[in-house]
Amino acid sequence: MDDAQRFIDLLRRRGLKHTIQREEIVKAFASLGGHVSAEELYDRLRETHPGIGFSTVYRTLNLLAECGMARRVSFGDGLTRFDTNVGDHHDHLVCTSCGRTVEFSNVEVERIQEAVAAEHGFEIHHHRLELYGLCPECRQATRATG
Amino acid sequence: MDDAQRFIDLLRRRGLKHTIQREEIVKAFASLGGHVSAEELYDRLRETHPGIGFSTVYRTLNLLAECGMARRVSFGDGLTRFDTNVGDHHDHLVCTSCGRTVEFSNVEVERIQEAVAAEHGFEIHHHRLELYGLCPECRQATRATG
DNA sequence: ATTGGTGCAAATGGTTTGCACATTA
DNA sequence: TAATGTGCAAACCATTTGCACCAAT
Repeated sequence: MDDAQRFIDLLRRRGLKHTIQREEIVKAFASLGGHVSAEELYDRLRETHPGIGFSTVYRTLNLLAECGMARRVSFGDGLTRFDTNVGDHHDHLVCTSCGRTVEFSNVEVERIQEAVAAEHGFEIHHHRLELYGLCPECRQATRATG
Repeated sequence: MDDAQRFIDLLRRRGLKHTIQREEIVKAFASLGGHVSAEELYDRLRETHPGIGFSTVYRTLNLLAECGMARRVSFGDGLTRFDTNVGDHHDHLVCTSCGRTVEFSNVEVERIQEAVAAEHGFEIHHHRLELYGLCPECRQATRATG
């Protein structure tokens, strides 16, 4: 079952209506992949579905996040990004020089999570791990110039 | 050497001026501890130094972050918070129900960091790990009502 | 027919900036 | 005195919301 279908089912279960806009937004969102900001998604949609408004994009993105089909992430620029990839959880490497982000996953994080949870009596549902530094290219550039 | 003194030195090294406002802001920031938003800091300062403007608070906070004396953090509410504690690095447990945050540190994170860095050719400077879930109190409340 | 969704434009709210005045070096 | 910082108000910009109209159940 693809994302669009999964979304339609989800709407039905929640008693929400299935609309063309919602479907197109979800399709575009899935097709973009990675960490999508509302504006990026809106721009993409404008090419093929110029009628769809900014607010609907925002509303649908928030809906997706609420339903667990998208994850809010923020990398310190003042933008909220939405991460397509929910099922297969991953974390991020962020280059502080060029802004590039790379996904990775590491099972050890889950172990830490459990240990810390036990220690503090929390019940953990998800986590966010971001590693900040220089990507290979920017390391090289730094070495060359300075 | 305390934070205020460290800050004064830092200003001098950068060729920036030492002002009463900057000093008071840094002192208040250090005394508040934890994860301080610009507004919280401004409110605190208003009690003792009503003349200091909001923009100066923001500018000083940004300055601190640039200099590495504070760390920007964001927990998903639309607020930028600044973390006093830079030297002794710690991560956060965030309760998704009541919003409470608890600090913790776990040395294993550094290990993961190194492993991932090596794998992707990155040079990591810092990280951010947030674990989201329910704090002990909210777990109990959830168990009781539903 | 009723309920809920959409698009637009206006509102919001956190953060930044322009500018005249005040302060530091 | 030259250079920089401050406070205020206005600007910004991402995001949300009110409302009249439209579409799905």
